[in-house]
Amino acid sequence: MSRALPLNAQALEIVAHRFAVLAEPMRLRLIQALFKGEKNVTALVAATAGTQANVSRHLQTLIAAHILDRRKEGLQVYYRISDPSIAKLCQLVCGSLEKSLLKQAGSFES
Amino acid sequence: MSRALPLNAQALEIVAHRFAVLAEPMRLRLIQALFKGEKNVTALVAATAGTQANVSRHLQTLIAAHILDRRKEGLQVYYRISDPSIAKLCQLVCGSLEKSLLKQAGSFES
DNA sequence: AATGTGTATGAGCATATACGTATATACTTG
DNA sequence: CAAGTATATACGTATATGCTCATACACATT
Repeated sequence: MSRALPLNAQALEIVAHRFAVLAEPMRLRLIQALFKGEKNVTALVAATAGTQANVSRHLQTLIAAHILDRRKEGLQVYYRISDPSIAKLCQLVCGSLEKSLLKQAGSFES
Repeated sequence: MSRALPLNAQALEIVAHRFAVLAEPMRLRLIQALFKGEKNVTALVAATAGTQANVSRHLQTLIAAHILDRRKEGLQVYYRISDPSIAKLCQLVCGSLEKSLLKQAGSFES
């Protein structure tokens, strides 16, 4: 699984699209809020300080990308993270960025 | 390093931007071409079948994101991957996508 | 059935960004 | 210094996407 073979054009588009889904601060906020467990839309609106319409739209995007799952319970819809690789992905990026920023910070020293 | 603490708004923008840089098929093609070692612009233009102007632009984007490094040698400029986490990142995404596609494929069986 | 609450979606606007063409810059060689 | 080659950039255009407002839809309660 996931050997380092070159990917064809279509595969690259799919990978690029996945990155694009993660390239919005609002969607990252939603994902972050869901790391602690599933939440309904109202709770996510509160947690992210966004409008209901906008939160709902981004949730659809994340569902379409198979990053989240949803569960209806009466009037509410509960969302949760369905892709376990998401956490690792964010950790990797954060780690890399920290290193990069530390290196930059170092340029200002002595 | 990279504890799972909630990130503030500015940090999320930075993370989102990094994902955005990786959200272009052309840039992924360039990164993929560089996995095998450093190359100059002309070689990258050939490897990716893009125009020189477009390749150059995307290379600047990757440099600005600290994903690549460059080295001038006379008239040529050689680019190489400088961020070691990039390979892992792509592997993670590819692995996750494979699983997701296999699951979908499974829906068509028996 | 009517009304209320939670969630999703349509329309329109504003912004970002990828791409091609043309041109500029940097360096080398004659 | 002139001409050529490798790389970078400016500009215009097309397209995509995020956001807001308003409205639709789904379900519950009375």
